[in-house]
Amino acid sequence: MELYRQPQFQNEKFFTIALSVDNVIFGFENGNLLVLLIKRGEEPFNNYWALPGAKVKPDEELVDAPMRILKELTGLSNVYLEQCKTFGKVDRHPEGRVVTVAYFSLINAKHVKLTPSSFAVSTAWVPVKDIVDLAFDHKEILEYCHNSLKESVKQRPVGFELLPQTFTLSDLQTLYEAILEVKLDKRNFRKKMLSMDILLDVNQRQSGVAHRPAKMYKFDEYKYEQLKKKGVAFAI
Amino acid sequence: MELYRQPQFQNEKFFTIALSVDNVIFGFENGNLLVLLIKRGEEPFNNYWALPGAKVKPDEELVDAPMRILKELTGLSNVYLEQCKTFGKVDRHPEGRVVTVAYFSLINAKHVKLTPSSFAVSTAWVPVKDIVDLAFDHKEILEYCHNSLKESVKQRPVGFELLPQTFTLSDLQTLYEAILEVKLDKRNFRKKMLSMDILLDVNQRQSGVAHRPAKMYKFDEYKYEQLKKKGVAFAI
DNA sequence: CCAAAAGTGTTAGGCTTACACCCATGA
DNA sequence: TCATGGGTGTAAGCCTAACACTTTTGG
Repeated sequence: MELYRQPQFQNEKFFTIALSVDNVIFGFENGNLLVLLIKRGEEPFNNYWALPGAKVKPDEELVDAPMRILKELTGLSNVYLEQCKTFGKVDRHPEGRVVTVAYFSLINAKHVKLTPSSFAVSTAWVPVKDIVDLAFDHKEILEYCHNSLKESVKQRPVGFELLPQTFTLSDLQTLYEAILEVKLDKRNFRKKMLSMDILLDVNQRQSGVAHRPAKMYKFDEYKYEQLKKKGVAFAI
Repeated sequence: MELYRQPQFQNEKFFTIALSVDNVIFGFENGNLLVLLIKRGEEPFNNYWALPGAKVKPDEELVDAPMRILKELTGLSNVYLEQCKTFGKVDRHPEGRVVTVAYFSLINAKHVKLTPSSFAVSTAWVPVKDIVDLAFDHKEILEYCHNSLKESVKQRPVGFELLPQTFTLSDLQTLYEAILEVKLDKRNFRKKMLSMDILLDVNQRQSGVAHRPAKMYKFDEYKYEQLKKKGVAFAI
């Protein structure tokens, strides 16, 4: 590679690109797929909403950068994180060449305390379907990550990351409907989910609801791993 | 973002990462899925085979970098190119922090002239299944791209990019078997392919074969686009 | 007793899979 | 005439999709 042919040339010519990460942090509440946005307090894009992002430090593992953002904004670590795509248009950032690696995270939004951070003037959970404009090319990044989430959620049991430990089948269906932006048939959805044998009946029921209380389930990680070893796939 | 908070800090601290691309160039010949490798002539990894790669120039569109590699090695432009994943481990490159964006390309290897280039001491088409070791983390990158290709080829009609303009159904089946590393049933494969209505019978037959000559088809791009608009999916 | 959501089965049709023999050609 | 791969149809069963009413609870 050119690197080794012209070592004196390298730093001057090539080491002038900045690398950042943007993290699309998805949540779910009241039937809405949410994304965690920050409000910018400076130019460019002053007062615009944006995805939380950060520069990658020279000695920082790439994957640690989105985790750092997450930790700072929500206090959480150990969450589902997936690399999505790298966006590198020359003019995507008005102040220079900044290539950004987009990640998305899935967290249970309900009990997350948003902490003040160096990233943002303010932060908010916003329904994905209500977002019309964002700073930079962040709308494009969000849409790409949402599509990527749709694929993931159909092929791997990752949707559970957005729900509390225990949940009802209706919760799960509403989640899938919000992510996939389709209506699903209740009976068929339940049949399929239960037939995959990855839900554990925790012998509890909803309380405080003005209707027949639903059974609570949790995702059986262990069972899923066993099935995966046997080559049994998860699919919606 | 921090960028605008501490502008004097930026260049010193963050603009010290190099960005490269590596291009997994797939080809297909004699029933083998091939990848175009270059042989390194310098340390580190002297005499190792590696994926062709290059640094991204400061004013170069990210997607243009793998196209530049392709052009230089094969003379081709306008080929199928897909971004796969970004690899950014701190220690992945022995000479500093180099984050690399992996792409893969699909080309018809048969009639490509490999041209001498600044990238390589020598170049070769190597069957993917025979590759045991590569420079840097290129084996991991190759495997990731191969998996990504498997997904793509099952959901979009991109396999055709690896074949000549016209091909037989057996060519197509052998291609799918090589990529997916499975045996497929001849009758079922043909039924499915023909039923998708994206193959155009070009009214030719093979010649010079010591058996009943096969019909030649070509991929009907226009028909596929029409079907896609109607929401009809391609799937293997 | 009313409102609200939970929970439940069946059927038709489409798709997938498994499977074996004759055909056309060049040598 | 032989070797080689091309080309073809059917049946079983599995999966999907469509569809409506009863149950249980809180208010």
